[in-house]
Amino acid sequence: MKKKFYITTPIYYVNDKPHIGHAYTTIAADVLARWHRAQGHDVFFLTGTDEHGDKVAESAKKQGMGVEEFVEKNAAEFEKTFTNLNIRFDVFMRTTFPEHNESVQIFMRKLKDAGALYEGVYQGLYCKGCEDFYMEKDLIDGKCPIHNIPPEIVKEKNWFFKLESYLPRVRELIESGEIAVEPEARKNEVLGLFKQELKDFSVTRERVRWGLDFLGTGQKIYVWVEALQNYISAVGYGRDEKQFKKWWPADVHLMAKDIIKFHAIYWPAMLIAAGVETPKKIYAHGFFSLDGKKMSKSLGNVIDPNDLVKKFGADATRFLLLLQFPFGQDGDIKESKFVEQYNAFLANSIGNLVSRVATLVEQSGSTLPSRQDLDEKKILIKRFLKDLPQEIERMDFNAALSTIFTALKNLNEDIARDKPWEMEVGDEGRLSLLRGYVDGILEVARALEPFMPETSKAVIHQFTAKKITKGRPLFPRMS
RNA sequence: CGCGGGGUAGAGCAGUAGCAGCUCGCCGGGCUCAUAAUCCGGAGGUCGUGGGUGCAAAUCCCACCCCCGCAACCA
Repeated sequence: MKKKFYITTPIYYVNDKPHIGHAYTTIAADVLARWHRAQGHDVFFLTGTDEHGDKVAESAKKQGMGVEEFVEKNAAEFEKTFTNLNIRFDVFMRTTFPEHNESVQIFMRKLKDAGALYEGVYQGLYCKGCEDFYMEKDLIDGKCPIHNIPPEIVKEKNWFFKLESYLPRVRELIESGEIAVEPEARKNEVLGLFKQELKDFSVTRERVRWGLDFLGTGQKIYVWVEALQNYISAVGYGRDEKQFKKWWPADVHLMAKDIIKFHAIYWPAMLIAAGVETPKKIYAHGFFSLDGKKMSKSLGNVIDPNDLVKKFGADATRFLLLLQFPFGQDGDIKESKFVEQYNAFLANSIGNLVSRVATLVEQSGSTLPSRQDLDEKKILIKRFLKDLPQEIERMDFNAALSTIFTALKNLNEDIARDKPWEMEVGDEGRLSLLRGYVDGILEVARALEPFMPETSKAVIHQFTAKKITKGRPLFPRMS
């Protein structure tokens, strides 16, 4: 049987437009998904949108739109952005899909029947104007920062999840690595959380309107609790046991570091309570700053990935984002360097190499001997690329890209040493050298597929054609 | 006493004990098949500071300094 690989991104909150951070996580997931497909694995790549909760309802109101209309529009925006980036997801999950609700109801029922839920009273500071609860620390002079009125103490009857009962087991699973939390630093961080206060939390809301019903109680399910369940609802939990059995547990939940607590602690605890297997790996990558500043709407330095695609194309955008710093760490992105890096890596390296080899081949009549006889260069390139699988599997995309570009550099050096242009165009030695270069380029193109699918396809097409011709530059130099 | 990450060439990073490396940029030279691309060579670092252990420390230990996240929108 084929090995299966189930990878997820978080489902993104449709409160706002997609930005470069959403793109980053999703591109990384796509690289892994494409890699596993190329290995012949049966891959399920899930992404989507989280559409419930008061914040969404408020935003809709602010824009004078109905909630349904609003989420429809924003979800479409996310899907379109990912399509523009050439993300090949298998399902774009939306928490407003009826199937999601169906699975969620079954899961919540399971939790309740297992005795993992109990009724309790939530007491909080409630602002009538905002129709929302505040924490003490968020108040200004004891007043709501927006309406400038003191909030009332309001008690709400909620259902709570017995998180504390499941913590020891979750901790065990993380410590033993049965739930791998990566990178290592994140694992330490999560284990550190167990020393702090982790309390039972309420899984329902009485006052929220825009959300999923909690088992016909008139309460709504807390949006996080329900959103996490997209990972199982998308593969048919409670609805399609065959499908569910095939894909679950997830091989990787990929996300940024801000939501690791929900994924590494709350989510496994809920799964354990409901008698469902826990995910195999939780990987949280870092945040980036833009030109040394934190990315934020208030600073107005948020980058729209669609703008990058317009300027550089999908492949180059994917490449440039992953190139910036080692995956998993925090790092800084300087947009001003994008052009320089585009030229250095894409125009000068692979783009130029393709041109020069294509021209040489064209001069020799556009056809080459078949590859059986003479293949040293290909083998050489393979040696340069030998670490690539491990690098991608441990999500060191940065290292993987540098491996690929080292191989390209090597090819350029070979060509300079061989000087094929000094030989007669029909010379057998020349043809055999060119055959080697072409094989090398093809090898690199295949390695590049997860990162730059269009480029990979174009190059393979160009060099496996009957007549190899120069064609247009892959990455025209930019100034 | 908060938690965590980090301080190595102009920039971005690798390097957990054995002559300090990579990529980009910069400078000089070569080449002309190629997108002023490519190839060869070069300059540039007292590895945050001060102590300690070792034959040997960027790497281990101690102290200190500095930067960035951990409040909101938010990957």
